Amino acid sequence: MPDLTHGDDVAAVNSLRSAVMRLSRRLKHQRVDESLSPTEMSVLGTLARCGTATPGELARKEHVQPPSMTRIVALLEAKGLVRLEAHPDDRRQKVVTQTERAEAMLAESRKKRNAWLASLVDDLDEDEWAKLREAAPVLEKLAHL
Amino acid sequence: MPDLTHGDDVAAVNSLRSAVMRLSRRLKHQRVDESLSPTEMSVLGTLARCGTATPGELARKEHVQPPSMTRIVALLEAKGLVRLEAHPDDRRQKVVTQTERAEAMLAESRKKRNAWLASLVDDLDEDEWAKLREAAPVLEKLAHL
DNA sequence: TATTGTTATACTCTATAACTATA
DNA sequence: TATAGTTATAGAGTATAACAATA
Repeated sequence: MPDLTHGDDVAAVNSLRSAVMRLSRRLKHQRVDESLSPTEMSVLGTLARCGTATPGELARKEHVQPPSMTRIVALLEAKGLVRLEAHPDDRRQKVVTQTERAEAMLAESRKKRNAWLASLVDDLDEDEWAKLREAAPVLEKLAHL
Repeated sequence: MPDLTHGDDVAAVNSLRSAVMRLSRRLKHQRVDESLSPTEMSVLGTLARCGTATPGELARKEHVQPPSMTRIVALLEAKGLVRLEAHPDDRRQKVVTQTERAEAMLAESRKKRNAWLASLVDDLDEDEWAKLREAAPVLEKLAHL
């Protein structure tokens, strides 16, 4: 366990916070699909990982309030990217599943992301890349802690 | 230079993108000062590092459009956190400087951030922390590339 | 009575377009 | 003519509060 009195840790968190906020703004602009917001994209990613989830679960995972998730899921459904079904055990809940169309779109967007990746690679050396790869899982953990 | 055909790199970028977006939403909520938006906070951080800047420079650094920075700077000025002065050489430009009050506020917020830091430390081991510390400068570089 | 999800509404942040002043 | 900053306006995304249905 790190020593909290170390100024290095505080500096690291400050740097991390600032970088994440600024990077998130850049990512918002560099959308792989112009018609999908970052959170919509993130929800599809979560569904791809978890297979299926209720709106409430998605709201908790994406750290948005339930009404916001209602709207997001409705938009995704209107675009034919998710299906909404009745929950088998609890009639209050619903079950959200991604459609085949969403899978195709995710595959396509993966290709587009490679272009962004390529543009980044020019400015990072192998060592920097390695550090990012190492940290990615930790950031994921942080994000849903 | 990394090999772009490696699926690992693509997976890492996907993971990174998702984590940064979700973490940024968490950070938005975990504001150290309730009256300051993340970008306002970031601008103060930039000013603390750079000492002084024009609105245009700040807009470029924070990746927002000039009108947005106009608004942000005006809000910071209203809160007594920055001063706006005439540019010595060019009467079109202005110079933004942080006030003593901003410095005091940043010092105070650093203390508050330690609380957040402490709550995180419980869930990360030393190895994970080390990875974050290593990656922080790379994320910063990415943010202003 | 507690919980899941929704509707209605308002707020925050940012962008675009058009304008002013200076270079 | 080009540039720095501003004003006015609109849009995206999210939150809170009040509500319906079910547990």
